[in-house]
Amino acid sequence: MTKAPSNKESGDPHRASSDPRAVRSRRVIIDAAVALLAEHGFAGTTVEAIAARSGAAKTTIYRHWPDKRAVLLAAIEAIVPSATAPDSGSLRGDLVGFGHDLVRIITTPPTAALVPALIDAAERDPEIARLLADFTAQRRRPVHAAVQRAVERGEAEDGRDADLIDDLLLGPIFYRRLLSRRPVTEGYVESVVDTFLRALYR
Amino acid sequence: MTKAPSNKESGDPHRASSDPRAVRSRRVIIDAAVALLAEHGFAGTTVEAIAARSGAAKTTIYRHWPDKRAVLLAAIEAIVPSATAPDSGSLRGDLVGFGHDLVRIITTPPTAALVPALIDAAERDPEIARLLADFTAQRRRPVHAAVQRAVERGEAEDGRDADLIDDLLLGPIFYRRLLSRRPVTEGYVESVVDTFLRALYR
DNA sequence: GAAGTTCGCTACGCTACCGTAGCGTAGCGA
DNA sequence: TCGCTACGCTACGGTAGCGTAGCGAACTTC
Repeated sequence: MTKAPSNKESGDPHRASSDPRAVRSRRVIIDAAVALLAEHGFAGTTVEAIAARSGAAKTTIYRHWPDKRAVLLAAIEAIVPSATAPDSGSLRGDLVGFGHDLVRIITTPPTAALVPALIDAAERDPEIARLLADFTAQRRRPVHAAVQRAVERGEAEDGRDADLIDDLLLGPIFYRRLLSRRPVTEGYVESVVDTFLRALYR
Repeated sequence: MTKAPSNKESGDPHRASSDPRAVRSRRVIIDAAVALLAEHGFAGTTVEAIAARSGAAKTTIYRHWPDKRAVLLAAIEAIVPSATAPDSGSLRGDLVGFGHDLVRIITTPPTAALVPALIDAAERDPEIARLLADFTAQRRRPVHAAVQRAVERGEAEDGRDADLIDDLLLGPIFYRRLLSRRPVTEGYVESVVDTFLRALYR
């Protein structure tokens, strides 16, 4: 027994502290982890690199998280971008706005390179798979909401392949970014949206 | 100089030999590398594991390839599945057949888990990015061919968003498999194809 | 059958990385 | 001011993995 914790809260590690130093440490560590995750992927990110980039000592990292995987999971959770839900008044406007938002996320750092890293990691880590599914589910919600508003305005019919809607809209954008690896422009998004509308709501 | 190559061909390593022993070694090594790539991803695959699974000695691996990356690149090149080009007589039949083929590839081992690994690796290795783009380009060709045949039969109009066609068809399938991570059924493929046809060729 | 080639095996040297221990210091809160 | 807490630093043990060296044995080819 080298230490005798006398305080009620922080005797044991891995317990969130509100000490401004601890808050700052956690922030810079997570920021660095996110950047490195994007650069080197899940397996390629090391605790030592996180320490070097964040300026925090490696020991400090282990004071806040039990192991490397926990740090990376925290980094992933921290970065999930909140899906915006534009309400432009028209279905097309909503969907285009939404598509542009998505394009921005998957083409600008750090989230850009993080998506491939997540997809790969999800294949081998159930907890990451869950995070990714949550992230995706969260992103499809505003699409449904936009369609729902359109139905209420009498702009679209109801009940049409609700489950298909997001896939048809988001799929091509991701496909172009990740698989065929060609540029994803704003005009491209509008083409997809227009095709989408032509197929489902005419 | 510890060795004095006297033969004209095989004095230096990394030179393809047609000795049946060498041929067999290369085959079992690549097979093992493919399996491990699918299981553990690019960064998680080790030369030692390849040796263990293939039954070949680690030294043998280094006799055929200069380093680990070269082995993995060879494994990737070896696995690119040839895209089938069904010709069923109708555009819908072709596209559905094609979609089912794709679904089979991305849901059955070893290619299933290889796609995510490739997507991630492509993000950080230009040569892998090139292989992936080639792979994708190869897969879009039969789709174009099917559409072209439909045009010649008078079944469809020409010149409609040729660049968009593959994205709209393949995107949702990949999206569902990789991002939203829900089951990709044959019925799903048919829904996508029908929507696709409704949007573009009606 | 002889020469040449490839193989498996064991044993390395080296580096990178994980996670921990112990120390002294500096910032925080009462 | 004073105790507590979190910090950075250095050092370390242990492991995993890359790539190489040298050997004798087995196979291929001519």
